Amino acid sequence: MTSQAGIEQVLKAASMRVTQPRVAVLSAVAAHPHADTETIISAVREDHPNVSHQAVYDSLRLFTKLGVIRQIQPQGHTARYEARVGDNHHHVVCRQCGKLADVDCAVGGAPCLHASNDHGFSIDEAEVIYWGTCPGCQAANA
Amino acid sequence: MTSQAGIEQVLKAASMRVTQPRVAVLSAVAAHPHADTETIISAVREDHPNVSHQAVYDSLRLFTKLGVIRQIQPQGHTARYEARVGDNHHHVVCRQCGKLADVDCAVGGAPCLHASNDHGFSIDEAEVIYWGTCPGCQAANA
DNA sequence: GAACTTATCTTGACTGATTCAAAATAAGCA
DNA sequence: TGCTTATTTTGAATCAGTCAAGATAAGTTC
Repeated sequence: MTSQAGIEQVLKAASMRVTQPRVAVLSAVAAHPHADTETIISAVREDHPNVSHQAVYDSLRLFTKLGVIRQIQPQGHTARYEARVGDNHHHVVCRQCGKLADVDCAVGGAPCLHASNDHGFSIDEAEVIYWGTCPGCQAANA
Repeated sequence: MTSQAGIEQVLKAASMRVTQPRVAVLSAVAAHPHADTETIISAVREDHPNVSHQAVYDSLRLFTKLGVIRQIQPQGHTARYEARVGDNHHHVVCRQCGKLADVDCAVGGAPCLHASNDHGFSIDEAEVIYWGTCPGCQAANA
């Protein structure tokens, strides 16, 4: 759903205007998985140098709300975005360099979705973040 | 491990000085589970009005590093702290009011700890955050 | 295709949590 | 009791992200 046509479709379905900044932002997120906002701004400006950071922030928030992209924000890091959504995957974060990778949970479809004692909360999502060390940093440590 | 004696023990074991701000901070965290930094600063100042916010930040970071307290930082919220550590429990966050509650994962001891494809990462922790609506907000919505 | 309405963007200032740095203080040792 | 230096205080600085007002352009209507 990240082709030009797909983007327009998503936006129009939500009664949102199809604008150059929005198209550029969504393309950038698709092209740079797990990129932070600054990276996305840079990527967008390669093709559209005049797009403001505010437009990027607005677009990212809009797409996140529409469920087209997903925001990830591990402790101590700025927000990252990815266009891979709706497949219940999680992430590993490297404690040393902050590198992020996708992980399909071993347990199956919807792991950990049911808490044993939910204190009356109505739970709609389980977010899992794995912490560890990436191959690069492991090598550097050795 | 949050008694006065316990605190001293922990600090001394780490070759750290036992100071009033540190003791006050750890007590405050124990007394106010899931409190954010500002709440902790206020709590500390009830007994020790002259403690600086910087000392609180430093102490919180130190205790987090020592593993005596745990930092939780859900998306869109400031850091929270709790003194309950080492028992592999998780948290539910209310999307509306940000309220936070403890949750013991249903799956068992170490749920979701083994990723199916870890991309060569060496994983040491799985952090789970449940998102939903708290009883209070559910009532308010109805 | 031109005019119009208003959502969206640009610009620039601002916020608020957290961090940095230098001088003052007080823990714990001798 | 005095000394050394880890901690704390004080006050400024940073940084991601947000707010607000006017300018622009997407999409609709004629």
